[in-house]
Amino acid sequence: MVLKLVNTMSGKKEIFKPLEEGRVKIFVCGMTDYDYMHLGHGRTYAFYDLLTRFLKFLGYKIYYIQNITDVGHLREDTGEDRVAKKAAEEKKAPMEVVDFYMRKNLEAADRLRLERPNILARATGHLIEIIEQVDALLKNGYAYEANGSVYFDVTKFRDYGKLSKRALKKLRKGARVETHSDKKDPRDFALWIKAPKDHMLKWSSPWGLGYPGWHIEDTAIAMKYFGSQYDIHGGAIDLIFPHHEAEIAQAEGITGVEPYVRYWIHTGMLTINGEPMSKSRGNYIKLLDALAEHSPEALRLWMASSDYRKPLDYSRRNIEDAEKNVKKISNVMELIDEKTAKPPKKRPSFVKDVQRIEKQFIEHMENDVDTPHALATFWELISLINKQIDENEYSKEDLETARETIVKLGGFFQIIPEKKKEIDEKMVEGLMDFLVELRQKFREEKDYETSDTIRRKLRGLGIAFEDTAEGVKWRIKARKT
RNA sequence: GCCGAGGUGACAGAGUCCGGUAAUGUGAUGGCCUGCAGAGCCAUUUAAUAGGGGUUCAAAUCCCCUCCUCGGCUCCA
Repeated sequence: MVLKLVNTMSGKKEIFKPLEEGRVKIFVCGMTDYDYMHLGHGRTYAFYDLLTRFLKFLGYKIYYIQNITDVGHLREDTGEDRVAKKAAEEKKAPMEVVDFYMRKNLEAADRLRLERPNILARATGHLIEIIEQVDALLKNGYAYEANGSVYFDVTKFRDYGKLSKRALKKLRKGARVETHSDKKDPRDFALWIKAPKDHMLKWSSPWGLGYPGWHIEDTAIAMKYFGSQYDIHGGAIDLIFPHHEAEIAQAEGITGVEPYVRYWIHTGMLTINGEPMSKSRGNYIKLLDALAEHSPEALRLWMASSDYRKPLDYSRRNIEDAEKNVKKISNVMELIDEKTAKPPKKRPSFVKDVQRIEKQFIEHMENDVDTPHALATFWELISLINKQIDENEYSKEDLETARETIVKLGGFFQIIPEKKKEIDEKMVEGLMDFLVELRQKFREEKDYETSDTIRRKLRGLGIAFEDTAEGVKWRIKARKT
């Protein structure tokens, strides 16, 4: 079994082989927790969840890190730190803002059935490592200090642009507002930023009080835990430039080890009804809101239904389709359970077909995580099971294998609905009202045999009827344990 | 302007690298099963490859041109 992945660096499908036999080090750009996680984030993280689950299936031990940006992510329009700005708006301490959104976003991620990374590393917990890296870049001649800030000099790093396939001279200069005019060249990026006087997010450094730039935290965190090289770095396609380009410049500028990352993987963007998602268009969908409306299984199925590198379009109808398909899975699972309880005495007849489908599924997954084709074979499996049961051609062993396979394959996408107790108090009330009504009907018709059977059966279940002057009452008797 | 990804049935979405019968799901129609319903099974969905030109026995696929959409070009997952 060989996994192939499209590496953004080469633009080609490459055979995946980790540095260390049997172990995969993967880093995925995490959230800047100054606002709610949205569906686009969900799409990206759902893909890496799928990838890590599949790598585990292939026998690898996974070392998965995500960073949490809690400082240094600047707004392009004003040059303000996002966290600091939000804190000022909400009249809260910056860390209070980060903690609030971090918890909300973890809740959303958990509900989308995303496995948590091995480490969720906050930038502010790695200031020492960040300062060390900035220092190393200064010593190696890739950076310069200007007025209390430190910038990376992109002209010094020969390979700058190798990931995004961008020749340095073609980069457009100074098109945006330049808030940090200390830069030698507008294309240089900040490693360390001098803090304004009343800024709360600041730390002392060899260059005075300041805070780290956005790109440096990823290399500081990744290299602390992974060393100078690791296997996979993931994120969405919009991070290729400048974020990931900057990371390469920093890491390779510090260690000289190439390549810093062996496989760069990027997921496509999310659109809403064909339009890009943005706050200004008012089509910004929070993940928690989407989860309130759709089941996590349907969202995960919808996300897996198209190629991970292509744009994915949200529309209610697409997710409703997914919802129907999730229902289809639970239907067949119920059918299997029902038939397994009283199986016919037959020899196994379709275990081999199930195994063949599983093999095809895995082959599709190994081909750059081809989820659309993997899903197509998954539906073939569901169809096969239904057909075999329909034709009464199955054994207990067939059903058991079928069930295991559904759970295993569906587990990659997390699309198997949990068998939840859907019975709530309201439903019980409704059922009891209905039974009372039914029993009254039999009594009115003087069919006391049937009405008494109802009462007797319910008493056996621990529910007592009382015929009172005000009508029929029911209550639950003390349970015998 | 520069760099990149795309345009496939009623809808979503594969196939394009490596040319030869256009996956899969939803929807629709008919049938089977059935007291009714649900679930499922079978069949059909007839001219679906943005447009034009070229190469070829053969093009969604390769080449050229045009149109359109989306992303990036120091905010982004």
